[in-house]
Amino acid sequence: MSPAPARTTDDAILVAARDLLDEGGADAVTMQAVAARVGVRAPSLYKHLASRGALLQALVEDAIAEIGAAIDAVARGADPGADVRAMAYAFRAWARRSPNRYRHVFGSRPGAARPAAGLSAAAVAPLLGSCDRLVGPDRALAAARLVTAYVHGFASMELADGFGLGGDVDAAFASGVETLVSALERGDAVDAEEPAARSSGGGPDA
Amino acid sequence: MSPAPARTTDDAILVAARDLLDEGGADAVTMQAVAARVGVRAPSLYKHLASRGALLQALVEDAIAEIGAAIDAVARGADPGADVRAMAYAFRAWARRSPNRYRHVFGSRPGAARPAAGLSAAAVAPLLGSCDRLVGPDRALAAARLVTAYVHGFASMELADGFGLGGDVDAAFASGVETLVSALERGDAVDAEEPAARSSGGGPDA
DNA sequence: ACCTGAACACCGTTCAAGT
DNA sequence: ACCTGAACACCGTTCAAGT
Repeated sequence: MSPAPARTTDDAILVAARDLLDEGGADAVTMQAVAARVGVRAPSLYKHLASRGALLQALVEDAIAEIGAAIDAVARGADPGADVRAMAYAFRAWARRSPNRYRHVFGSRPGAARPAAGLSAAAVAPLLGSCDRLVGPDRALAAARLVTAYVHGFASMELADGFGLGGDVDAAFASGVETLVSALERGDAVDAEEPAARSSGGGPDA
Repeated sequence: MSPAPARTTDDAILVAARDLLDEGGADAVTMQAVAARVGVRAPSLYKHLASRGALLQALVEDAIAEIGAAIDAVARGADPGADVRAMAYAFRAWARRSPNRYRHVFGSRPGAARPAAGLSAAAVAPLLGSCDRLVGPDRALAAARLVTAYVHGFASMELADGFGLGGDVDAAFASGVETLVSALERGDAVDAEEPAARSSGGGPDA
């Protein structure tokens, strides 16, 4: 009845864009390539989305939700130290499985509107919970940031081929995770309220 | 005498490109923008460089060398723990000072030829030296990777605005650095030769 | 109501022609 | 020997015209 029924859907567009991202990185997600995948011409995409930037942002949010689910899936709730370890491994595994998606999440500049902030807060909630049980509520945030920074830093350098020094990369990751979990289990983290300067021996910008 | 003396130089091109990178990220480093800065038309740039990709790669190498120098400048050689701390702060400070340059270094895909590998090895050499004195030669590489991953991960998340949970970000960084340095000073790192699986409680992909 | 071709302003890159 | 305008194949995006 309607003069021209939709020949594609928002969802098909997102799936096509995600596939292109996985295959060739964000640069490969062109409007023409996406349009070709869903069987349409590039201008038609603008009936479904506002701009290429909005599409790329949607891919960020999609990936963040997926990472959060992957992390959440391995938390058992019994031993918080074991959970932190498992979440660390799950995070790195996701990065290795979807390197271009991973790079796109952490490589995009903060310019755009950021509902991603709320999304990423939800994504790290399980980790925050385990850290709470591990080091107490006062130090939970600092502990979660310590683990998050390490794991993301490791994954990021790994994907950037930044470990040019050779050696067993899997072992290095495991070693780092053990060091962190041990330190947290021992309650060794500096108090979140008074991390101070450690005045002796070369401070922040000395 | 010569029919047409050079109207720009390789160095002026690199400086213009670096300025554009700082101001607007890698996307802003267009051949036309660079050409305009050095007072020339875009096609003329190809007398000085092979492609835009080569220019972007040169910017990566330039930045890596600069990070290495910034790290090297704060190492004193007396107390290795203090040196590791100082280098961590210097690294984060550099990232905050040049966020777009930093993102460009760690965001670029490994595809291109990588003399950057040798360069980055040189850049972390002083950190490796301090770790050697701190935990011994067997564990030095693992320790350096632990510190590098944490510091890069923290800086990266900070620039990506990934710390949406509020709180004192400076304190969180200091807290993490203290935790790591304390763990290394105590010799708490798992042995690099036998980091094993810690079989109990949720291994790598459980 | 959705899709399309044509158009516009940009890209990176090549190349024959200028000096 | 270097620089240039014109050209080519691409971008993202807009819009009047089709159905």
